[in-house]
Amino acid sequence: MVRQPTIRQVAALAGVSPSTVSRVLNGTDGQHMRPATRDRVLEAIRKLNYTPQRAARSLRRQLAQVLAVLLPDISNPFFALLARGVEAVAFDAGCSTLICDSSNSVHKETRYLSLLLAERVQGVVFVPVAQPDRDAIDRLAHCGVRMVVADREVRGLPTISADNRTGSRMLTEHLLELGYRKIAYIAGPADVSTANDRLAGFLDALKVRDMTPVCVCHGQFTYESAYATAKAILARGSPDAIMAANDLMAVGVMRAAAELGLIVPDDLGVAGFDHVPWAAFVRPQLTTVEVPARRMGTEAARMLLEGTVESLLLPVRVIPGETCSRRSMR
Amino acid sequence: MVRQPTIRQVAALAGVSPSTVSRVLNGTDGQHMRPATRDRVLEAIRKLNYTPQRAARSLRRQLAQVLAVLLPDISNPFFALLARGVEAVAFDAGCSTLICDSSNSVHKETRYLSLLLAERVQGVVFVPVAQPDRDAIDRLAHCGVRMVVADREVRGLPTISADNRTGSRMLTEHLLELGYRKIAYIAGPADVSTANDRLAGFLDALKVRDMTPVCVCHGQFTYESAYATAKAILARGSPDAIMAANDLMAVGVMRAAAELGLIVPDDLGVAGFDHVPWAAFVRPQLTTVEVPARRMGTEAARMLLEGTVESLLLPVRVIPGETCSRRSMR
DNA sequence: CTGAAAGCGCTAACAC
DNA sequence: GTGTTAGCGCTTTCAG
Repeated sequence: MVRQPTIRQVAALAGVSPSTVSRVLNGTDGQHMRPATRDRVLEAIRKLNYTPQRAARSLRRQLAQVLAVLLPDISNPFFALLARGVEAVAFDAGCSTLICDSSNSVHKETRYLSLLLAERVQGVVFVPVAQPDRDAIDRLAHCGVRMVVADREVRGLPTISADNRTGSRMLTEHLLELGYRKIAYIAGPADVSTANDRLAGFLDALKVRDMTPVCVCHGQFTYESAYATAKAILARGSPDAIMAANDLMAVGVMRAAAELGLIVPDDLGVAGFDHVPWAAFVRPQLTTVEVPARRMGTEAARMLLEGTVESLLLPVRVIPGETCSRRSMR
Repeated sequence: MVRQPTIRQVAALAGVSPSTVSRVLNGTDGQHMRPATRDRVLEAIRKLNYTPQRAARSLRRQLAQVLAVLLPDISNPFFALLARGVEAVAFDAGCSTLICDSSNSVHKETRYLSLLLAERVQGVVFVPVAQPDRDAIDRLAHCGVRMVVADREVRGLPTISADNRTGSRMLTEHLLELGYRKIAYIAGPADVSTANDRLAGFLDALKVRDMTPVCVCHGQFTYESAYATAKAILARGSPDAIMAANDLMAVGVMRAAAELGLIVPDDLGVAGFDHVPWAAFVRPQLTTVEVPARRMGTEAARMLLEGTVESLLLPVRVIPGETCSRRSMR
């Protein structure tokens, strides 16, 4: 591996000391540096095509110019958008972005938490698989590694998430306004706060009107899970609408409905949650709630870099299926 | 930031020298180490909960335990799957994964290439936006940073990609077998090798039978682009099928067809390419070609880690729309 | 305003 | 078999 120029070589070429070069690099000249000196340094940097080696800087500072995003599955478009938000802010701040895909495994997640300590990252945007390993979290915190949980809640950690409860309530009100009365709900896993918040919002809206759900089932956040659950629900009774805990599940519901010969939205209203990009291509068009995935990432990253980590609830909005064509609501 | 234990403290606790600890850590004892010594070291490591600091190791070795994946858009599920493949292999090898999202900007891509040099990464899986900056590439190569291009071709660099040409030919033959004869083709950008290979495969299949395409249009790899192009094609003539350069575009074609009152697959056959996960949810189900995105990532990462980088063409297979329900082909 | 020097934590010759 | 030692390239006191 051919050696790149070092700060000493830049210094030598510019006829200054390494410290001076370092000061130019970091803009840390308390007293103003003589412009001529700075120019000579910049010129030398340019000539040698010099870039400071990150490892040396990290070692010296005991902190890497790195942000990490630890999440259950990067191939989930929702998380990918979030990661993209983190990356954009990190890049602008001169930081690299580590992607840590826990593959929905708490064990792998824990191993990644240790790795992130060894990497001395500036901060971690963390979407846990389930309740994460306390020890690993505590060690990170103890060592001063900043962390913010995104999209779900973890006891004792600042969280940046969408206002799922309000969003779900608004969505339910939307269905009620459209005349749906016998609404079934397919929730996500009971140990994920996001799932519970969405369910709670649904129940909130009904309670205000002294209504009760036709049924509430818990499933996974998957297409298959919702498909099977919807089939079961539709076999047993006849709701006039089914709300699913996310878009993927809603599409599963639509398929179940189609296979049972039900016309959406005439025979059955279907609603999702998330407003994932590909949902725009599903016909009939899904009524859903937009969750600002990317913005979660940018806000989280910004906080980590600024050192102003605190919980934050981002607003969401209901996205009705487009009215000029077939949609999933009447 | 509270200090973590260092290799010296481990050595002190175990009553050995730092080098011995290092040898245990790296498994580099040419002569066998006395088991008792190794055990004392392991015990000390466990007691102190010691993890080697990556920056120090990277500085000393002049090489980070890091793999990078540089791609145009991580929120594109295809690239996300690829990234996931890279991450899985990297993780198993004890490496971290840097995610570099060039956001479809050659400029940002170039900046990332410089950054990766400064990071002294072990290797780069590179999906270029377009023809990438030569200087940046050359500098990386000159410094011995391993690189493999994925999914598209760059002159002079080893590429791991799917056999798009053969896949497209097989897909075309599939349409021909189904009886489609007046096939229009909506290609991707003319400066992307993947797009050209798919177009070439299409033309190959026709040529064998002395057929000519109804029309060939170039568009972007986007839904909107294909939607608009399909509208134009269908307004001008009446192909019995439209092949699109990828699934996203195929869905755009389907929408255009639907809005013109055409029934897929009876009035118009539609075919895509990629077999992206969400395509399974589109109705009628898309006929497409499966491209092994994840495997591209794993193979690329494996090569980079092993130092056996060479071009590789992965096989693909035609995925007919499911036959038991509505599909995009007769 | 700039330079000298120490040291971040780890590894790899080279000793013994 | 294991220890000693000299840095990797950078930042940051402290001098002047």
